[in-house]
Amino acid sequence: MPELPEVETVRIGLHKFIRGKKIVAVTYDTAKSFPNTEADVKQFLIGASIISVRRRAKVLVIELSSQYALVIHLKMTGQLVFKSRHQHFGAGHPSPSLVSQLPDKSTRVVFSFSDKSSLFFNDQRKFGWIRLLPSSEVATIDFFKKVGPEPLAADFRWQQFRDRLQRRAKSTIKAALLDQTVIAGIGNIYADESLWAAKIHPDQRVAKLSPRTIHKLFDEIIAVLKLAIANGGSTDRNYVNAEGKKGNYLKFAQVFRREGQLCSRCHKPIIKIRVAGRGTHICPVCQRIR
DNA sequence: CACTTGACCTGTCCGC
DNA sequence: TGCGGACAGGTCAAGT
Repeated sequence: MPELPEVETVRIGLHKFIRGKKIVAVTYDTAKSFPNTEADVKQFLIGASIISVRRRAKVLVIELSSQYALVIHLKMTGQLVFKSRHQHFGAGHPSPSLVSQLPDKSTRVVFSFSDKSSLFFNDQRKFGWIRLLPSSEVATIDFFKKVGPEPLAADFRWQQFRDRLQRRAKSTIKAALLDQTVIAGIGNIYADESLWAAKIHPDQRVAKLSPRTIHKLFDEIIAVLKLAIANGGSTDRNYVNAEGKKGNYLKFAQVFRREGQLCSRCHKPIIKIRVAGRGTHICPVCQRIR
Protein backbone atom coordinates (compact mmCIF):
# COMPACT_ATOMS: atom_id res chain seq x y z
CA MET A 1 0.00 0.00 0.00
CA PRO A 2 1.29 3.15 1.28
CA GLU A 3 3.51 5.63 -0.40
CA LEU A 4 4.48 8.99 1.03
CA PRO A 5 0.98 10.59 0.92
CA GLU A 6 -0.70 7.61 2.57
CA VAL A 7 1.95 7.32 5.30
CA GLU A 8 1.75 11.07 5.88
CA THR A 9 -2.05 10.84 6.19
CA VAL A 10 -1.69 8.07 8.76
CA ARG A 11 0.92 10.13 10.59
CA ILE A 12 -1.37 13.14 10.85
CA GLY A 13 -4.20 10.98 12.17
CA LEU A 14 -2.04 9.15 14.69
CA HIS A 15 -0.47 12.34 15.96
CA LYS A 16 -3.95 13.65 16.64
CA PHE A 17 -5.34 10.48 18.20
CA ILE A 18 -2.55 8.91 20.25
CA ARG A 19 -0.22 11.71 21.31
CA GLY A 20 0.01 11.78 25.11
CA LYS A 21 -1.59 8.37 25.58
CA LYS A 22 0.06 5.81 27.81
CA ILE A 23 0.65 2.25 26.60
CA VAL A 24 -0.48 -0.33 29.13
CA ALA A 25 -0.34 -3.52 27.06
CA VAL A 26 0.75 -4.87 23.71
CA THR A 27 -0.03 -8.15 21.97
CA TYR A 28 1.52 -9.41 18.76
CA ASP A 29 1.23 -12.50 16.61
CA THR A 30 4.77 -13.34 15.50
CA ALA A 31 8.34 -12.20 15.87
CA LYS A 32 8.23 -11.12 12.26
CA SER A 33 5.70 -8.38 12.99
CA PHE A 34 7.43 -7.31 16.18
CA PRO A 35 10.98 -8.62 16.45
CA ASN A 36 11.79 -7.44 19.96
CA THR A 37 12.38 -9.36 23.16
CA GLU A 38 9.75 -9.50 25.89
CA ALA A 39 12.23 -7.83 28.20
CA ASP A 40 12.55 -4.82 25.88
CA VAL A 41 8.80 -4.58 25.58
CA LYS A 42 8.31 -4.68 29.33
CA GLN A 43 11.03 -2.17 30.06
CA PHE A 44 10.67 0.38 27.27
CA LEU A 45 7.18 0.04 25.82
CA ILE A 46 4.75 -0.82 28.60
CA GLY A 47 4.16 2.27 30.70
CA ALA A 48 5.60 4.64 28.10
CA SER A 49 3.63 7.56 26.66
CA ILE A 50 3.43 8.74 23.06
CA ILE A 51 5.47 11.92 22.55
CA SER A 52 5.06 12.42 18.81
CA VAL A 53 4.57 10.68 15.49
CA ARG A 54 6.88 11.54 12.62
CA ARG A 55 7.59 10.21 9.15
CA ARG A 56 10.71 9.68 7.05
CA ALA A 57 10.13 8.33 3.53
CA LYS A 58 7.45 5.63 3.92
CA VAL A 59 8.42 4.86 7.51
CA LEU A 60 6.63 6.07 10.65
CA VAL A 61 8.50 6.78 13.87
CA ILE A 62 6.53 7.00 17.11
CA GLU A 63 8.65 8.64 19.80
CA LEU A 64 8.08 7.38 23.33
CA SER A 65 8.71 8.89 26.75
CA SER A 66 11.12 6.00 27.44
CA GLN A 67 13.60 7.43 24.90
CA TYR A 68 12.72 4.50 22.68
CA ALA A 69 10.80 4.71 19.41
CA LEU A 70 8.45 2.45 17.52
CA VAL A 71 9.63 2.30 13.92
CA ILE A 72 6.92 1.08 11.56
CA HIS A 73 6.90 0.11 7.89
CA LEU A 74 3.49 -0.70 6.42
CA LYS A 75 4.91 -2.13 3.16
CA MET A 76 2.10 -3.18 0.80
CA THR A 77 -0.91 -3.89 2.99
CA GLY A 78 -0.17 -2.54 6.44
CA GLN A 79 -2.73 -0.46 8.34
CA LEU A 80 -2.55 1.46 11.61
CA VAL A 81 -6.05 2.07 12.90
CA PHE A 82 -7.07 3.78 16.12
CA LYS A 83 -10.12 2.65 18.05
CA SER A 84 -11.46 4.85 20.83
CA ARG A 85 -12.99 3.51 24.00
CA HIS A 86 -16.63 3.76 23.00
CA GLN A 87 -16.39 2.78 19.36
CA HIS A 88 -18.91 -0.01 18.76
CA PHE A 89 -22.04 -0.75 16.75
CA GLY A 90 -24.47 1.89 17.80
CA ALA A 91 -28.09 2.42 16.91
CA GLY A 92 -27.04 5.52 14.99
CA HIS A 93 -24.55 3.64 12.81
CA PRO A 94 -26.30 2.22 9.75
CA SER A 95 -23.22 0.38 8.43
CA PRO A 96 -20.49 -1.20 10.50
CA SER A 97 -17.19 0.59 9.97
CA LEU A 98 -13.87 -1.16 9.67
CA VAL A 99 -12.96 0.11 13.11
CA SER A 100 -15.90 -1.54 14.82
CA GLN A 101 -14.83 -4.90 13.39
CA LEU A 102 -11.32 -4.81 14.83
CA PRO A 103 -9.45 -6.93 15.56
CA ASP A 104 -9.84 -8.89 12.35
CA LYS A 105 -7.90 -11.76 10.82
CA SER A 106 -5.16 -9.47 9.50
CA THR A 107 -4.47 -7.93 12.93
CA ARG A 108 -0.82 -8.52 13.88
CA VAL A 109 -0.22 -6.16 16.79
CA VAL A 110 -2.53 -4.38 19.24
CA PHE A 111 -1.43 -1.54 21.51
CA SER A 112 -3.75 -0.81 24.43
CA PHE A 113 -3.79 2.59 26.10
CA SER A 114 -4.62 3.51 29.66
CA ASP A 115 -7.89 5.22 28.60
CA LYS A 116 -9.14 1.93 27.05
CA SER A 117 -8.53 3.07 23.50
CA SER A 118 -6.26 1.00 21.26
CA LEU A 119 -4.15 1.00 18.12
CA PHE A 120 -4.31 -1.91 15.66
CA PHE A 121 -1.55 -2.89 13.25
CA ASN A 122 -3.14 -4.96 10.51
CA ASP A 123 -1.20 -6.45 7.62
CA GLN A 124 -2.74 -8.94 5.26
CA ARG A 125 0.48 -9.86 3.45
CA LYS A 126 2.74 -9.74 6.50
CA PHE A 127 5.49 -7.77 4.76
CA GLY A 128 5.27 -4.90 7.22
CA TRP A 129 7.06 -4.67 10.54
CA ILE A 130 7.32 -2.76 13.80
CA ARG A 131 10.56 -2.43 15.74
CA LEU A 132 11.23 -0.92 19.13
CA LEU A 133 14.56 0.90 19.11
CA PRO A 134 16.37 3.45 21.25
CA SER A 135 15.48 6.84 19.74
CA SER A 136 19.15 7.58 19.22
CA GLU A 137 19.53 4.48 17.02
CA VAL A 138 16.62 5.10 14.67
CA ALA A 139 18.68 7.09 12.22
CA THR A 140 21.28 4.33 12.06
CA ILE A 141 19.12 1.59 10.58
CA ASP A 142 20.23 0.60 7.08
CA PHE A 143 17.18 2.03 5.36
CA PHE A 144 17.58 5.49 6.92
CA LYS A 145 21.29 5.58 6.17
CA LYS A 146 20.65 5.06 2.46
CA VAL A 147 17.34 6.81 1.85
CA GLY A 148 17.22 9.90 -0.37
CA PRO A 149 15.83 13.38 0.32
CA GLU A 150 12.24 14.15 1.26
CA PRO A 151 10.53 15.55 -1.82
CA LEU A 152 8.38 17.93 0.23
CA ALA A 153 11.21 19.30 2.36
CA ALA A 154 11.45 23.09 2.09
CA ASP A 155 15.10 22.91 1.06
CA PHE A 156 14.73 20.26 -1.66
CA ARG A 157 15.89 21.73 -4.99
CA TRP A 158 15.55 20.43 -8.51
CA GLN A 159 19.32 20.50 -8.97
CA GLN A 160 19.66 18.05 -6.08
CA PHE A 161 17.06 15.79 -7.72
CA ARG A 162 18.95 16.00 -11.02
CA ASP A 163 22.24 15.07 -9.35
CA ARG A 164 20.80 12.16 -7.39
CA LEU A 165 19.12 10.79 -10.52
CA GLN A 166 22.54 10.41 -12.12
CA ARG A 167 23.36 7.45 -9.87
CA ARG A 168 20.72 5.60 -11.92
CA ALA A 169 21.73 7.13 -15.24
CA LYS A 170 21.37 3.90 -17.19
CA SER A 171 18.09 2.86 -15.58
CA THR A 172 14.66 3.68 -16.78
CA ILE A 173 13.27 6.79 -15.16
CA LYS A 174 10.53 4.76 -13.50
CA ALA A 175 13.04 2.44 -11.81
CA ALA A 176 14.98 5.51 -10.64
CA LEU A 177 11.87 7.11 -9.11
CA LEU A 178 11.05 3.89 -7.26
CA ASP A 179 14.62 3.71 -5.92
CA GLN A 180 14.33 5.09 -2.38
CA THR A 181 18.00 6.03 -2.31
CA VAL A 182 17.40 8.52 -5.15
CA ILE A 183 14.32 10.21 -3.67
CA ALA A 184 12.19 9.17 -0.70
CA GLY A 185 8.56 8.19 -0.68
CA ILE A 186 7.57 7.62 -4.30
CA GLY A 187 5.94 4.30 -5.17
CA ASN A 188 4.07 2.87 -8.11
CA ILE A 189 1.05 5.15 -8.08
CA TYR A 190 2.86 8.46 -7.79
CA ALA A 191 5.64 7.43 -10.16
CA ASP A 192 3.03 6.82 -12.88
CA GLU A 193 1.12 10.01 -12.09
CA SER A 194 4.21 12.24 -12.00
CA LEU A 195 5.58 10.82 -15.26
CA TRP A 196 2.27 11.40 -17.01
CA ALA A 197 2.14 14.98 -15.72
CA ALA A 198 5.68 15.62 -16.97
CA LYS A 199 5.00 13.82 -20.30
CA ILE A 200 7.84 11.35 -19.81
CA HIS A 201 7.72 7.71 -20.89
CA PRO A 202 8.59 5.50 -17.89
CA ASP A 203 10.97 3.44 -20.06
CA GLN A 204 13.00 6.52 -20.92
CA ARG A 205 16.62 6.19 -19.77
CA VAL A 206 17.59 8.72 -17.12
CA ALA A 207 20.70 9.81 -19.04
CA LYS A 208 18.51 10.89 -21.95
CA LEU A 209 16.45 13.34 -19.93
CA SER A 210 17.21 17.03 -20.43
CA PRO A 211 17.67 19.34 -17.43
CA ARG A 212 14.47 21.10 -18.45
CA THR A 213 12.56 17.80 -18.41
CA ILE A 214 14.02 16.84 -15.03
CA HIS A 215 12.98 20.22 -13.64
CA LYS A 216 9.45 19.66 -14.95
CA LEU A 217 9.35 16.21 -13.37
CA PHE A 218 10.56 17.66 -10.07
CA ASP A 219 7.72 20.19 -10.08
CA GLU A 220 5.12 17.58 -10.97
CA ILE A 221 6.27 15.14 -8.28
CA ILE A 222 5.77 17.83 -5.66
CA ALA A 223 2.39 18.87 -7.05
CA VAL A 224 1.14 15.28 -7.25
CA LEU A 225 2.28 14.42 -3.72
CA LYS A 226 0.72 17.57 -2.26
CA LEU A 227 -2.59 16.97 -4.02
CA ALA A 228 -2.57 13.37 -2.81
CA ILE A 229 -1.97 14.37 0.81
CA ALA A 230 -4.72 16.99 0.55
CA ASN A 231 -7.07 14.19 -0.50
CA GLY A 232 -6.05 11.68 2.12
CA GLY A 233 -3.93 9.51 -0.17
CA SER A 234 -4.99 6.74 -2.55
CA THR A 235 -6.98 3.63 -1.80
CA ASP A 236 -6.47 1.01 -4.47
CA ARG A 237 -7.19 -2.03 -2.33
CA ASN A 238 -6.28 -2.09 1.37
CA TYR A 239 -5.21 1.37 2.37
CA VAL A 240 -7.07 3.15 5.15
CA ASN A 241 -6.06 6.03 7.40
CA ALA A 242 -5.86 6.02 11.20
CA GLU A 243 -9.66 6.26 11.39
CA GLY A 244 -10.12 3.26 9.12
CA LYS A 245 -11.26 5.47 6.22
CA LYS A 246 -10.20 5.27 2.57
CA GLY A 247 -8.27 7.92 0.63
CA ASN A 248 -9.81 9.96 -2.20
CA TYR A 249 -6.87 10.71 -4.46
CA LEU A 250 -7.62 8.10 -7.11
CA LYS A 251 -10.54 10.28 -8.23
CA PHE A 252 -7.87 12.73 -9.38
CA ALA A 253 -5.48 10.15 -10.83
CA GLN A 254 -4.86 10.60 -14.53
CA VAL A 255 -3.45 7.18 -15.43
CA PHE A 256 -3.13 4.86 -12.44
CA ARG A 257 -5.67 2.04 -12.82
CA ARG A 258 -7.30 3.90 -15.71
CA GLU A 259 -6.32 1.66 -18.62
CA GLY A 260 -8.87 1.93 -21.42
CA GLN A 261 -10.09 5.34 -20.30
CA LEU A 262 -9.22 8.43 -22.34
CA CYS A 263 -6.26 10.65 -21.55
CA SER A 264 -7.53 14.02 -20.32
CA ARG A 265 -4.97 15.85 -22.50
CA CYS A 266 -5.17 14.09 -25.85
CA HIS A 267 -8.27 11.88 -25.50
CA LYS A 268 -6.49 8.71 -26.58
CA PRO A 269 -6.79 5.54 -24.46
CA ILE A 270 -4.54 4.99 -21.45
CA ILE A 271 -2.69 1.67 -21.62
CA LYS A 272 -1.03 -0.58 -19.08
CA ILE A 273 2.49 -1.85 -19.70
CA ARG A 274 5.28 -3.39 -17.63
CA VAL A 275 8.28 -1.27 -16.60
CA ALA A 276 10.86 -2.08 -13.92
CA GLY A 277 8.88 -5.22 -13.18
CA ARG A 278 5.81 -3.22 -12.17
CA GLY A 279 2.43 -2.64 -13.70
CA THR A 280 2.71 0.80 -15.33
CA HIS A 281 0.03 3.11 -16.70
CA ILE A 282 0.73 5.61 -19.47
CA CYS A 283 -0.77 7.66 -22.24
CA PRO A 284 1.14 6.26 -25.26
CA VAL A 285 0.58 9.50 -27.17
CA CYS A 286 1.61 12.07 -24.54
CA GLN A 287 4.46 9.95 -23.16
CA ARG A 288 6.90 8.92 -25.90
CA ILE A 289 10.47 7.64 -25.75
CA ARG A 290 12.84 10.11 -27.34
C1' DC B 1 29.20 -0.61 -8.47
C1' DA B 2 24.84 -0.44 -11.39
C1' DC B 3 21.13 -2.89 -12.61
C1' DT B 4 17.58 -6.69 -12.77
C1' DT B 5 15.05 -10.44 -10.87
C1' DG B 6 12.98 -13.26 -7.44
C1' DA B 7 11.43 -13.77 -2.65
C1' DC B 8 8.68 -12.51 1.13
C1' DC B 9 2.81 -13.48 2.05
C1' DT B 10 -2.28 -13.59 1.46
C1' DG B 11 -6.16 -12.54 -1.22
C1' DT B 12 -8.61 -11.61 -5.41
C1' DC B 13 -9.68 -11.68 -10.05
C1' DC B 14 -9.72 -13.64 -14.65
C1' DG B 15 -9.88 -17.26 -18.05
C1' DC B 16 -10.83 -21.99 -18.87
C1' DT C 1 -18.51 -23.28 -9.14
C1' DG C 2 -13.85 -24.91 -9.22
C1' DC C 3 -9.04 -24.44 -10.25
C1' DG C 4 -4.56 -22.56 -11.82
C1' DG C 5 -2.06 -18.59 -12.74
C1' DA C 6 -1.16 -13.77 -12.71
C1' DC C 7 -1.10 -9.92 -10.13
C1' DA C 8 -1.28 -6.44 -6.05
C1' DG C 9 0.60 0.18 -3.52
C1' DG C 10 7.52 -2.18 -1.08
C1' DT C 11 11.86 -3.44 -0.03
C1' DC C 12 15.78 -6.85 0.16
C1' DA C 13 19.12 -10.34 -1.12
C1' DA C 14 21.23 -12.52 -4.68
C1' DG C 15 22.15 -12.80 -9.31
C1' DT C 16 24.40 -10.93 -13.85
